[in-house]
Amino acid sequence: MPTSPNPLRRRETSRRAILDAALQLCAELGYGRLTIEAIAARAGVSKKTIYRWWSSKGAVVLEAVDDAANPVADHVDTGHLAADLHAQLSAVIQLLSPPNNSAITGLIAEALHDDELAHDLRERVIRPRITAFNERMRKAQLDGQLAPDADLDVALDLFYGPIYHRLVFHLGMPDAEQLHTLVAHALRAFSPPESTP
Amino acid sequence: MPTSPNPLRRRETSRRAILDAALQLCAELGYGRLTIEAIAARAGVSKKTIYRWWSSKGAVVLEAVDDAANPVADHVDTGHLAADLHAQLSAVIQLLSPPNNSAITGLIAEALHDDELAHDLRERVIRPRITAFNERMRKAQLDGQLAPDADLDVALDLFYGPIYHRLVFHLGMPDAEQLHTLVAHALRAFSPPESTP
Amino acid sequence: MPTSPNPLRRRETSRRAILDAALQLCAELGYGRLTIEAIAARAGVSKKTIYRWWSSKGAVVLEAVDDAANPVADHVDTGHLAADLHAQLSAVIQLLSPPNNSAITGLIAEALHDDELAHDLRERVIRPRITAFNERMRKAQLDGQLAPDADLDVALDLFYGPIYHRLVFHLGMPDAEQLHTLVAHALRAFSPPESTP
Amino acid sequence: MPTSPNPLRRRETSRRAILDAALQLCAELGYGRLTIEAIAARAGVSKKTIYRWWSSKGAVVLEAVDDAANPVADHVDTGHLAADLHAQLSAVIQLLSPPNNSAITGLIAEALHDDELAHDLRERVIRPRITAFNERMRKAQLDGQLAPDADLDVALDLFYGPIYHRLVFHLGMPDAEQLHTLVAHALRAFSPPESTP
DNA sequence: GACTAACCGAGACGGTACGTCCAGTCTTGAC
DNA sequence: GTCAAGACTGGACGTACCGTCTCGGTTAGTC
Repeated sequence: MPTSPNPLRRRETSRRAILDAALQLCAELGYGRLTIEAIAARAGVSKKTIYRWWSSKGAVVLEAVDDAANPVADHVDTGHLAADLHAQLSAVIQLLSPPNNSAITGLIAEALHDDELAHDLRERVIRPRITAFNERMRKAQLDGQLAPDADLDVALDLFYGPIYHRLVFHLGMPDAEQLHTLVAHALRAFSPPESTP
Repeated sequence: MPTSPNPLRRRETSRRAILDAALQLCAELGYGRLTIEAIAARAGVSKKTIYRWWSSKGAVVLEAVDDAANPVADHVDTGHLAADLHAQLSAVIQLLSPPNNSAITGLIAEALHDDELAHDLRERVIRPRITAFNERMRKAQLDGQLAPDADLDVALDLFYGPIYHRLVFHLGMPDAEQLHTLVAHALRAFSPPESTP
Repeated sequence: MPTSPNPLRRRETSRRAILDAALQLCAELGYGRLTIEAIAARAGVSKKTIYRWWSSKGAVVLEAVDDAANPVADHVDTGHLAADLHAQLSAVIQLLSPPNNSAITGLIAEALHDDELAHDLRERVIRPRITAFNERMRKAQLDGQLAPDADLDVALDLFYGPIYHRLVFHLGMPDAEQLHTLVAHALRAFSPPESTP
Repeated sequence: MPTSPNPLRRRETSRRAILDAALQLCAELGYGRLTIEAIAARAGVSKKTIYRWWSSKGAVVLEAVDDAANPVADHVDTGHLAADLHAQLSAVIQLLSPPNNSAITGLIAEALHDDELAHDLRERVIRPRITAFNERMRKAQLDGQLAPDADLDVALDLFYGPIYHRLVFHLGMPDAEQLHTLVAHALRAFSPPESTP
């Protein structure tokens, strides 16, 4: 039986050194010029140790990003729907904006040819934001602020899509005002039937 | 002045062989496994000839995609706005869907770390579609089908954004019905103020 | 300190395969057409492994020649000085004659523009022959067969010089009879003052 | 019929520019790093023009050296044999000593694997010196300063050999005193039978 | 408290592709 | 017809990383 590594014996200091090195080097060199060799050298670790625990550069960086990004709790509920969505989207825009976006942008690029990485990236990094978005939208729906039959998957596309559109073509992330406009328009697409008094 | 090679003396047969080889190999191996060496070998050309005229793998593939994709004129005007937009978006979805999407998806991935490539990709491949979209929308605006003050840049984000959102997270391109729904929602965001009699 | 590779971990099988391949290919193609690529391919070794341990093609071939040539112990002492010198010179002529001279001739050619290679070639391949020559000459001097004040460095030039003169201008190595004549003449230059009774 | 270039149409200015560039670059870079490309660029000439008139780098450099070195007439006859030989050998040593020896040393190196170049080098550059040596030696022989049956080919080896021996192993060319010693010893090898009064 | 299996650092190894250099050939247009 | 200019194929260069593979030396958990 091909004995797989025993996580009990894993050395936590090495894990941390590797993840830290990966993020540092990603910031310094950019994701594309980041190499396993360089991570190993910077972390004072042998390449073998990296390959023992991760399957690829993407997996290392994903774990590093996951560790670093997820303490961020960007769920808010002030009662004002547009403002809350604006806050949520701002948090994502933040992740994808300089100066600390090189790791996550690199992951997105790599995910384009790597199904497994795409899945892990979605589930580990993006899922919590989607969940928060869905919860907030569902609540708004119950409150009658949105059409009762609004399809929240379509909503997700309409609210988040513009961010990725802009990311892909280096159009610049929307600033606060542009984001405000975007949210306003997207909300109109899901607004309830004209509320007559 | 950094004397660049003299295009007058360029051999067109080599150019074509290189671009054709690049697209073939991209389809066979995927963009990530495509190499300049392999393109040169397949095209029966020396690597030097590739490096003389293009600065990177991305530049070669971009030109190949440009040559191949742009004869496609997907501008339509049937008079029915939603149907026309549906047609335009379908054409883009087609570009980004299997089985011939590996080249362009690879370019999008590479463009994420490469400003210049992103710019060229946008201008050479995407720009004509944006122009067509803008023209059709402007016409609709003049016809009163859209709000007269609708911001067409925001519209671009809302209509095209969902496609890139789905691309990035491997959520699958929308099928005809989903696309119909998307277009319908996005149009609501820009519909003219309710025309009361 | 420029950390050099750790010789303890060196794989001897690779070393041997490389040196063997180098000599074979040198014989097949000639030194000038010998390439590091071909050595690596023939030896079933990566180019990196060659570059890790040797600085140039010359260094590889030198080590190969050293390994192959130096077990040859061509020191002889039959008591007859001219015969012994003839034997020693014959051995060197052998090294520089077809069909196995391409490696060493190539090294000599390369040494002409490469100080370090010249030094190593002299010390590792030629030095043992010079030492043997000097020992035999010194013994003859003590026996009174040579002038007591003969300068052995000059003797070295006079005995070995002709071989290199002929090598350089492709004049053909001396055959046994020509060598006999050369030795006889050179010995006259160092003969003791005529011993009158 | 493969029309060969017509020498009548040859442009002399190009020939000179090429030969001059070859010598300059050889001095600047060393023979090994000299390339046809660089000669063409420096001479303001197309590579084709070089290949039209010469078969290889060696051929160009040989012609350049021939042009430059042969005006030197180092034939002397003062009546004092040892002094005359010393002068002749000094002239050759000069050719092979820094700072202007890189071209000729390179040719010698290349001649070691190139029969044709070796032949041309010998005939065009070396032959005049050998002829002068032989003439002077023959005159000495007639004068009774040398053994009447001395083999002048052997003499050539003994006088010139040491120079090439030293060249090959970077032992340094002999200085005036060492050369004096060498000539004296070599002459002893050919001295006439003891001249009793 | 000694044993022993796994992890660990170090880094050599076979590969693959990189981007560069130059050889030698070929084509074009000026003279 | 020769020439400068320079694009072309071809092939080796020396480098960079890949992912795999020993090596000894720790270092935990087990007996």
